[in-house]
Amino acid sequence: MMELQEAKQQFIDTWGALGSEWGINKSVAQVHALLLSASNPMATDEIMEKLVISRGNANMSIRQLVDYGIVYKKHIAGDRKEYFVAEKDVLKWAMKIAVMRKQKELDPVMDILREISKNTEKDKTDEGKEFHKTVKDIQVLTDQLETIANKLFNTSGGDFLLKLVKLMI
Amino acid sequence: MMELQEAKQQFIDTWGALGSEWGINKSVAQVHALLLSASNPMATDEIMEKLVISRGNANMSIRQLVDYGIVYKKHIAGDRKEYFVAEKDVLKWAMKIAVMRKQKELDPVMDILREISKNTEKDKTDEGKEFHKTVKDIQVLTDQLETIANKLFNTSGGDFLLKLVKLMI
DNA sequence: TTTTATTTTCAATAGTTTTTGAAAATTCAA
DNA sequence: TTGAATTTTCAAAAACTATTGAAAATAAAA
Repeated sequence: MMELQEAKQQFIDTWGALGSEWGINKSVAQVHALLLSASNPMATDEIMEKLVISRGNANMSIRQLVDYGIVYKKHIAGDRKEYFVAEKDVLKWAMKIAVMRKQKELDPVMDILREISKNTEKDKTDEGKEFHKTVKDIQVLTDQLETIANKLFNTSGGDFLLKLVKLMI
Repeated sequence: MMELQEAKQQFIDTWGALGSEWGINKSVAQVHALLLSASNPMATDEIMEKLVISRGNANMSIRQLVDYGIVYKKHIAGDRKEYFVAEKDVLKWAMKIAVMRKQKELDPVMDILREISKNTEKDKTDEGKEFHKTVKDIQVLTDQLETIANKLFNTSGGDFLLKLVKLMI
């Protein structure tokens, strides 16, 4: 059996690397993994120490996770420090991250695609018609994918599995 | 009505920005967008000129897209240059990109999660059991999402819409 | 209030990724 | 073959992103 602390470290490293590849800051992903793998709330100092990162970095990373709504502040009586806990319900935080990234990065692009699609609709040249079709196709596919995502995600945890089963028929 | 060339430029810029946010090199995304919006095959020189990028960059970006299988080489009789065309079937290239990124970036992570999950299974401490559950939950959710993706993607274009409809019930 | 602990900010620094462009390699026609 | 056209490579430079750490701001206790 693997040493537990070793397994946790591997989880943190893997999570950090995955984040980097998908445009999520390595430290942010690592703090998230550290809190996910911790049994107790952690204060900034402990996070700095465990991940060997600066106070500034720790503070910024924690704040981002709290802003995302996937890490919560936890006050501990008789202690002046702020402590943090990760949302442990995987579906809950996966949804929050997905919704947040969609709103921030995908929605503006989809708006522009719709606009381009609309603005090239009347073009009667072959070149114009061809380009319009290309943009329209992308726009239609992303709309479809969005519909799937909404159907799957705008739902409580139990329904998720149910919809999944329906999907597999 | 928007000037066609202006619309194409906006498409290229938007696509480049979206790529950057999701870990796809800006130039690569822009070359893809340029070829998607072009009516004719393009040679490296024209791509360099239109996007104002260096020969090295153009060459690398094109090669990457060809490797992904979403841009094809096209030989033009009596011309020594290589020309390139983008796959215009949106579903086809969206699937190829998704499958490629999944294999390259998600699969190794899922393998490690499975390994960590297995290696912490026997841990009888509360801390160990809790961590095991966290990892296991992530692993189960990603497996479920993979199943959805396979069901939707390992299928021809017509079926995609059909499955989508089923999903919406 | 003053003191002390804690958090936040942000300019400077370090690190990473992308891009350039010229040289090397390759391809093909003469 | 030779030589011109074309593609590929890759070290160096530029651009971009992340991280540090000390100073400023804030919050709580004395």
